[in-house]
Amino acid sequence: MEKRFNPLAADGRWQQAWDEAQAFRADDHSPKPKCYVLEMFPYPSGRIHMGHVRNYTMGDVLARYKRMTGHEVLHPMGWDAFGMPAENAAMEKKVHPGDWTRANIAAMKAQLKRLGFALDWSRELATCEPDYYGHEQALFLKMLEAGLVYRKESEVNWDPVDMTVLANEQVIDGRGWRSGALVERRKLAQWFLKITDFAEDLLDGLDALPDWPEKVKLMQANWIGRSRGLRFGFKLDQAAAGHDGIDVYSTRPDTIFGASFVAIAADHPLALALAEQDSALAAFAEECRRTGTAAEEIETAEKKGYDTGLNAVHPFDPEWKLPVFVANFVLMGYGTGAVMGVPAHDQRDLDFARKYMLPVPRVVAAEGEADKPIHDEAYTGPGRLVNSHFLDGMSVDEAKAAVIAKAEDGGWGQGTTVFRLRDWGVSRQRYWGTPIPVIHCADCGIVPVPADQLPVVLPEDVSFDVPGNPLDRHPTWRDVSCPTCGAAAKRETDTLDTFADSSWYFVRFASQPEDKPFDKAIAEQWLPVGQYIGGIEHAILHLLYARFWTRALKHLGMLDFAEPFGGLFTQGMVTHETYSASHYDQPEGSEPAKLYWVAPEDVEYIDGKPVERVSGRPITVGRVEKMSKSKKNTVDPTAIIDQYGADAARWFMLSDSPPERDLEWSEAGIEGAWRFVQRVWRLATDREPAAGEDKDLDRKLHKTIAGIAEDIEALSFNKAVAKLYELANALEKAQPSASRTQAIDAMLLLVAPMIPHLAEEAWSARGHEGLIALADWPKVDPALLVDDEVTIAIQVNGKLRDTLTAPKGADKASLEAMALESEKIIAFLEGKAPKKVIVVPDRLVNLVA
RNA sequence: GCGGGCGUGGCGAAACCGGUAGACGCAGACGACUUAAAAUCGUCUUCCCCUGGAGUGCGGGUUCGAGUCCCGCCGCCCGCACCA
Repeated sequence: MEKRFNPLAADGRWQQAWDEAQAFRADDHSPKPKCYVLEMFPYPSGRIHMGHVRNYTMGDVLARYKRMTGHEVLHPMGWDAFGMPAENAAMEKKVHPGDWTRANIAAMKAQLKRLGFALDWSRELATCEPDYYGHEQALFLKMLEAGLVYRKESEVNWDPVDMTVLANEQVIDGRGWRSGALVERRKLAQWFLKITDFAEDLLDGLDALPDWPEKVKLMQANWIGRSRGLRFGFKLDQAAAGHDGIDVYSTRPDTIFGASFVAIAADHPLALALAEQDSALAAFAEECRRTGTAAEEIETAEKKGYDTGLNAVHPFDPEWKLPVFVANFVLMGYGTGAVMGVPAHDQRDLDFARKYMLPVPRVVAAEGEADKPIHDEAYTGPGRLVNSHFLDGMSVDEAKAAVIAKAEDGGWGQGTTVFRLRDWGVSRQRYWGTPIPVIHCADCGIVPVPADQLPVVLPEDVSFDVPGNPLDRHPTWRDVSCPTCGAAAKRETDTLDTFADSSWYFVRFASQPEDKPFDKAIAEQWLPVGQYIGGIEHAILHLLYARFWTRALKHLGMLDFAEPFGGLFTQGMVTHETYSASHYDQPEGSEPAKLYWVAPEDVEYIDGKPVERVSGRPITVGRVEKMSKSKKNTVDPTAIIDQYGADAARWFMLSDSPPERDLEWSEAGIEGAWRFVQRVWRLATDREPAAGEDKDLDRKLHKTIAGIAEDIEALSFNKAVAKLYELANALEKAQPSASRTQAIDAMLLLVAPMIPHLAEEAWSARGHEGLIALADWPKVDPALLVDDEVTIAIQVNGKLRDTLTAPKGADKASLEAMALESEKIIAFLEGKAPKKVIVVPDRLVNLVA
């Protein structure tokens, strides 16, 4: 027998054995309980990175464990294969996006295979293939028919570098999420999905997701952003530019008697109308639009306004006139684009009022503070209404209800719920995406592509030598006849946002018939996904869209459930030290000039000091950061597998750091993992004459079995790893016995989900028949989970002074007696009797002196 | 600014309901085996003024007993951001 486990020989052999046995194929018709384990599918960028390895290893351990504990497991893999990078590659390297993407998929699939993941490759899918996106087009048309899709001329976020529209969710600090370019505003006819129809349900549904991280639920709740308030109309004392009133929305209708002005957004219809005759206003509005949306700009931007000269009439007092301003802090995109200004109780309104010398009447006050003037801080705390006529003396909540009731009775306002969430703009002016399956006819308008003409296949003969969408320049694809009237018509050349592709792929994994998107009955056998694992960066976009899409499918009667992912886990990043060197050789201690990043494999240590291998220049070791190409601190998983094998890489991904936290990759860490793999091999192959019982070892084993099961179910892989180290230590110390032989077999079963290749090799070397991947998880004997003896801590005044060994379950009196016999304790008590004795059975005795 | 999370040895971290803080790993020290090295094995490793004392970011509190609960600070990280 080999002295060492040789992964280079063994890994491939077992991967082939699993393939041949179809060990991980999910059976739709199995009578076993179903379990769907899913990791977020990758974008085929070309190579897998350590983040993928970590993500998929976690899912794999769970999937393998579930299989061993009697579940029929669905653990699929596919490719989120549409998107910008393929087009960028096409422009830079003159390759077709499809060729580039498919080559990347092949390369990454080969890499994933080498890690030995227990995946059902028979269900592999790529979103860029017509047999996937064709069904997506069918779903889009069903949503269109059901009124969940609409088209509207709208101002969009235009990314001038990527030459495409971005959803609000894809604009970060006023910049495109991918290109980083400053986003411009443009008017375009766009397709929208009515996610706002489900705003309330998407928010309330979060409460029914106990196995989601609170953090993610909170982020989604904030994003959906529900607020309750009053929408009401101010009349203008005289009509202007065709408007006789202004609708505003307020979450604080209780403060209505504290209003001192009305402010409207620069893009408000009234402001636009007025600006046509007022060049000064037009200039001010233009200035407002220019103000960036970046964080610092908003923070430092002064509240500015333009007095329109108009007056609004207070709804409770026809004599009370409020000046109407156009203000830079009012956003057209939220509420009605107009607000009532209550300076005493809103900080922005207060800043504005101070600048334009408007009154600041207090209408809410804490006990005894009714006369306390407002200075530069608005009062937003609780209290009772003052200076507010019929509201005086009410609490804030009572006053809100009273004002809403009056407004509704008087017919000038309505209590409403407003959401921050906007409809999902899905049109992209790109080639490499799912074609939107509609035809524009001059006579018939928008005509859906008939179902029997789906899929609308992307044409392959396109060129990328000009910026913009090549579909616009493709006459034979674009020009069609209208399916309704037969006249000349044009295809929609926009494609769907790639987030649409990832909004239902988990359903297609569960069921993939040729003639329809999925079979309801089969899909529902697997869904919802039991455990979904991926990065926190998808907390809002992907997860919200997928929740919406699932609700839309339910609305269409295609599914019976609303939440796609029962359990969600967001794993931490893989990080690495960063290394930099200077272009100029300088005396020590001087400022480093012109630094450049150095990759880990180009760093070597000479006399304990890091230097760049090629130049010998000294290296500065920088912060530990997420592995990224820009910082060059990446480690290629394939190189690691070549050197250490898949199991060591997998083991390292699971050790040390809790899975939700960042994991720092290090050479020492992977070396340690390698040593452990070899240790297990030595334990498993070191045959000994086996007889006799070892009760302590039996107990240790059964505690470990129970503990590991618990840890894997909770995804606490680092704790499971620690327990396995303890078991290995115990096995090495133990004398040969039948117990030990059994424990070694059991240990192989316990490590099989984590280091499956070694487990198979050792399992077979020890003469077992069949694949360990398909073996049963060892049974726990509950009798062996309890000890006969326990260690009792003896404290004096809460401080540990001694310990003693007592039989499990010893009564309080005998524990106390034993404690008082301890010589150390006698010394500490200096002969005095304790004032009080606290005994916690099987744990401790605390003597209070 | 708003919301959330986290602070434990040289490092990554354990510690279930308030009950022996530091399991387990990394790094390190010493030793064994070896012609030698690698590999492997063994012992030690929170700190200090070391028969004792201190110690889980800092300061208080509750309790027989606090890493864990409460109050007040400090620091770091993440998300959102003029949302009316």
